[in-house]
Amino acid sequence: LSIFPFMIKESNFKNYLFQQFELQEEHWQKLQALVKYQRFQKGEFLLTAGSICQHSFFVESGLLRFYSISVNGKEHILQFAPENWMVSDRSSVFFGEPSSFYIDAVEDTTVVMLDERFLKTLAEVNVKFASNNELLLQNHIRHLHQRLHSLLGENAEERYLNFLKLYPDVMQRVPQWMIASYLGITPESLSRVRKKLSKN
Amino acid sequence: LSIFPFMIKESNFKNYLFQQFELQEEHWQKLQALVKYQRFQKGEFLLTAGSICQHSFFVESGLLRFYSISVNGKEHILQFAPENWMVSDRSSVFFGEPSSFYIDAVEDTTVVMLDERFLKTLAEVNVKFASNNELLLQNHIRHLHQRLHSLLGENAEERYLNFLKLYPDVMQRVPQWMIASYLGITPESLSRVRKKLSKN
DNA sequence: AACGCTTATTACCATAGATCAATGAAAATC
DNA sequence: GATTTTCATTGATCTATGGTAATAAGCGTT
Repeated sequence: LSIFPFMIKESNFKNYLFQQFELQEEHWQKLQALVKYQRFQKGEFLLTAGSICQHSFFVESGLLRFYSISVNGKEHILQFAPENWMVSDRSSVFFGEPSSFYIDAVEDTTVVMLDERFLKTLAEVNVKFASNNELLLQNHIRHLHQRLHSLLGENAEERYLNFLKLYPDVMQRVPQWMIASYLGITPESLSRVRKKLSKN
Repeated sequence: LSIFPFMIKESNFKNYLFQQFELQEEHWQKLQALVKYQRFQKGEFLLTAGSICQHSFFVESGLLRFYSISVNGKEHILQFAPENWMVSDRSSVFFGEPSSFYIDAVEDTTVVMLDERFLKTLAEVNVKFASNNELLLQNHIRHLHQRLHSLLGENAEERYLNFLKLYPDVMQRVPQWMIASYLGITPESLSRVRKKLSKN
């Protein structure tokens, strides 16, 4: 047994770095000191509108949601982040501006808190990672484009089917009204969509 | 009169680089050789779905639109690009993947064609520009987030008013059905929204 | 000037999805 | 384990927006 019990468990984050960027064990040793794990209980906020976002969050276990609230008080979920997903208000981090979004925990969640210092060190240590940031941004944009296309061109049923493909297990893990909020419809409508689909 | 008549005109693009990144005249000389201007007639395509996007387009004059076409054949405009805007399918450029979008000229348009080589040189020549790419990406993401929020949380009228703020003069320059396509409604609905607004 | 083509408006009706309300089931809290 | 709260479903309407069609204006082409 290790004398550092917290090191025993292979983290999803470590696997992510090793697989995605062929990070070496020796470099991981260096980085580990900068990696801060944090636990959030269901319902806890990682970011609220008005505050400046300081981190990107890598989800080790659990599930986060990223959403905005419109003038009439309704929530609109822009993104879910289950295990191995990353979420953040990048603009707020990058421009140092107050965010207009919320991030909270849908389940008890453990995240890796990634700050500027960590990212910088990672870029120094690993060549492949230098361009990683751009890759993440590009991916994000692609994803947002798809979502826009979906919202502009598809009806509720089609969007729901898209959702199931993108987040295969989230349906089982969150209340239906959150999915409705993601799809831009009411919970009642989603219930009807599902009923109609179950008949076929 | 200069013996290089094409150099006389101050380009919007040059101004953009000078203002945004404090580019020096000497550096501009180097870069100019890599800057390719191209003219597109109204209706001409700069990008079609299925092809791989090679450039970012900086609009010198004129107006472009960036859109997708859904299965039922309807166009959905994700972005307009009037003078001094940039447009591209970044994902297609970055990942070398076939695009699923179209870009065409709404008016006769002159663009600056920016390819990898240009961007690389620009980054070498100018420190400020090294992080520019990220700035553009971050801005893009912020913009897309706002658009998502708008589509999820606002009705047609509110979205129309947002549009007017974002693109103050585009309303005057494009047929109304394109704006409807941007807003995710039919031209008839937009006509009704405008009628209602004009009463107040 | 005459022709066609695109665009905008308006009226009438259709429909997807919203809203309101009631019910029961499930989950959380005590 | 009883109570309270959250959640999903369903029915009955309501509303915003869509679809169709007719009309007229604008514009480009010859």
